Amino acid sequence: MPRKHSAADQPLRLDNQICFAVYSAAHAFNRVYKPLLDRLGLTYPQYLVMLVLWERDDVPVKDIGERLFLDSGTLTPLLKRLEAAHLVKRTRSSEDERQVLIALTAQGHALKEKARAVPQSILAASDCSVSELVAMKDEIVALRDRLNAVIGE
Amino acid sequence: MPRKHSAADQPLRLDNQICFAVYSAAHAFNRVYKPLLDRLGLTYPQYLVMLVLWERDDVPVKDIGERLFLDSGTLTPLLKRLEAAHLVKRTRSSEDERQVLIALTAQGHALKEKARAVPQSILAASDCSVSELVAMKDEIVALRDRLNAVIGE
DNA sequence: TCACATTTAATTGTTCGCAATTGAATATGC
DNA sequence: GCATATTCAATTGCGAACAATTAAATGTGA
Repeated sequence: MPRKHSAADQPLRLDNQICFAVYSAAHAFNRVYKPLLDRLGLTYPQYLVMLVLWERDDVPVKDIGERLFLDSGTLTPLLKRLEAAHLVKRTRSSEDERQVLIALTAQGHALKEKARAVPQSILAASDCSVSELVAMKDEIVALRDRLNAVIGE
Repeated sequence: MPRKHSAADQPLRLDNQICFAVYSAAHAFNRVYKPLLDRLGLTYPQYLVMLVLWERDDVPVKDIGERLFLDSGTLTPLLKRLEAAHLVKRTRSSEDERQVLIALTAQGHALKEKARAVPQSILAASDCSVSELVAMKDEIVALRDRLNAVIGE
């Protein structure tokens, strides 16, 4: 009996890889964000760091890393660039000298207002309802968390 | 009347960003793939290139780029590393001297057999049924394609 | 107290990812 | 045929991303 082609039949085909779907979607997001973030003078990872800090600043590098799943090898130079752009200040904690606390400058706080235009542009570009996007986001986050759970083992 | 918090209420919250869900899921995949691909001597982007070539080789760099949404600035050095690893051969086309054709070596072809173990490990790590993953993949690809459509405008 | 482990950032080296430019080959219009 | 435009890969420069190591500060146990 002839069988239809399915993902399970051809596990090495590029178009059957969910990882590639995610990988290429991440790049697509990056390209959509680029012109929007250029106006703010931010790269996409820098924007993520700013999102974290706009929720709460004066936090150690480690906290930002846990939130974004990034380590100091990525964050240290990135934060130095944000400091060079006068958006954050890096100060070593007096309670625990190992920690470097990241605080927003006035400019860093102010940039939040300019950033408010970004999410609506992305929503428009995704050409999708908010509820659909929320549902997808929740599914993807659940998958990510299952993958991250495996890594710790 | 008090309202519930929703994504629409707080468009700049990190946890409301679908882009971050995708971005962090891509990194999670990368980390799960790492130990599997180390055994093949490949990085994740190199693995994607090999997936393309295992479907059809002797193709110009441009074709690989269109398939993976990558440009020559990324692919040229990556392909040189694959060549240094004796997995591909790079030869300038005789019909069109501008093109560089990428062909698999015997080793490159042979590696496909070792790679067959990879997808099943990923499936296990994702802790999810094939049909669920296929449905998610299709949704993410559709979103990616809508985003990519906006970029061309 | 003192040796030892742990925590935290920073550093180094390798690999992506992309914008911008270059240079060669090919296609097009007149 | 010839000037011009387009295509394609390569290059350069910058910003991530991460593994591995280093160094300093802190915590822990004998």
